[in-house]
Amino acid sequence: MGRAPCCDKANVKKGPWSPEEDAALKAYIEKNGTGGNWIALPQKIGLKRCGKSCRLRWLNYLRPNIKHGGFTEEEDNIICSLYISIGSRWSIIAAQLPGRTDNDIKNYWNTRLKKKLLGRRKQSNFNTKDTNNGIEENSYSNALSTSALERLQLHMQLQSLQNPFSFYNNPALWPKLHPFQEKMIQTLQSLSDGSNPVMQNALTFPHVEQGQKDEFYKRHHDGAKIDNPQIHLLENIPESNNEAPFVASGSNNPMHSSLAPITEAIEQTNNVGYQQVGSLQTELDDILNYRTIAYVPQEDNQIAEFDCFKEMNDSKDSLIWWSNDSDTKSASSNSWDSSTPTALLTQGMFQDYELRYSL
DNA sequence: AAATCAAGCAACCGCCGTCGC
DNA sequence: AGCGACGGCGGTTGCTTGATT
Repeated sequence: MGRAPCCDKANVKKGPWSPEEDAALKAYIEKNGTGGNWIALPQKIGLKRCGKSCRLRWLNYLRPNIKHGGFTEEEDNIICSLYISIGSRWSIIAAQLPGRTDNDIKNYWNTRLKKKLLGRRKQSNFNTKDTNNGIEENSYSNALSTSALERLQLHMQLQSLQNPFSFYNNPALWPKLHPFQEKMIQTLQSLSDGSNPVMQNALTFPHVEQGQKDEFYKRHHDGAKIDNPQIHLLENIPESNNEAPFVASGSNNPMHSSLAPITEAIEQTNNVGYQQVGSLQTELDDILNYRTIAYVPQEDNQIAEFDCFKEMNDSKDSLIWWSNDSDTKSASSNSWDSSTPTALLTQGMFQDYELRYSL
């Protein structure tokens, strides 16, 4: 049983608004206000538009002090940071950026920022094989939509920014780590007894329905439930602080990018909030400036470093985060690459993400 | 010059929460 | 408490425009 439509669709105009319609709507609202009833508004004005459409037009384009385009670097940082913290809660993000609308920010994120953050990759190289361990992953790749993999990549990357090991609760799936990294992770695991808010944060999936979350934790944590502290984290940001509410934790140490969030987690388990977001801010600054360093396992088990984003400015788009496949043939494509991370493509992982994304 | 492709963006759709009756 | 109306929101669609072949 569906609900009644908000208006008579047959007698409602759709599509772009004409200047006359804009003028009529604007004039009426400026003179009379919305009257608290958007559904009745178009009738009063004499517009053949759905009330929701009027509301959207007013909120996104006609109301005063709306800004379009020309996002500043500071706005980029805020959007990215908040996206990592709370996900696609565009209205909340928009509330932090005066003059910006949720729709504008959403479009900006989807068309530009996301690519800036994660890089643009080829689309065609979808059915790659795992060249490291010989496991063929085609079946899994085929079973997933490109969109789902993009979201998977994005979420994994963002999760890794927030806490580099947050999305793999099974260390056996991880790529070989630098001994120091392994030691740090062991230390953190020992702290992860459910009382540590940082570790809770690391295991949080902000977009998942509670039922899915429960299922996930049932499988991985013996049913232990964890609230979503990321919301609390955001709430800890004082309203008066209109400047970036972050504490920078910059470092010239090449280990910084992958380990700073971990070390900070250890140091600041009793002070979650700014500092953790601050490390994110530093990561974002690096990424937005194409400086992020990452570590990948090599065949000789030595640690190699590469500059994830160094070629983005060349519009070569040859970013390769986690795949050893340096297929430069496709470097000029503007599409997202759906090739899968070597060490991460396991059935278990996709099962986990299937829970989250209704693949 | 025409066709094709990709990016950007405005607008729509449908779900969900809230509120009033 | 139940129901319907409405507003708000996020995801998605489809049109427009510019770039590339």
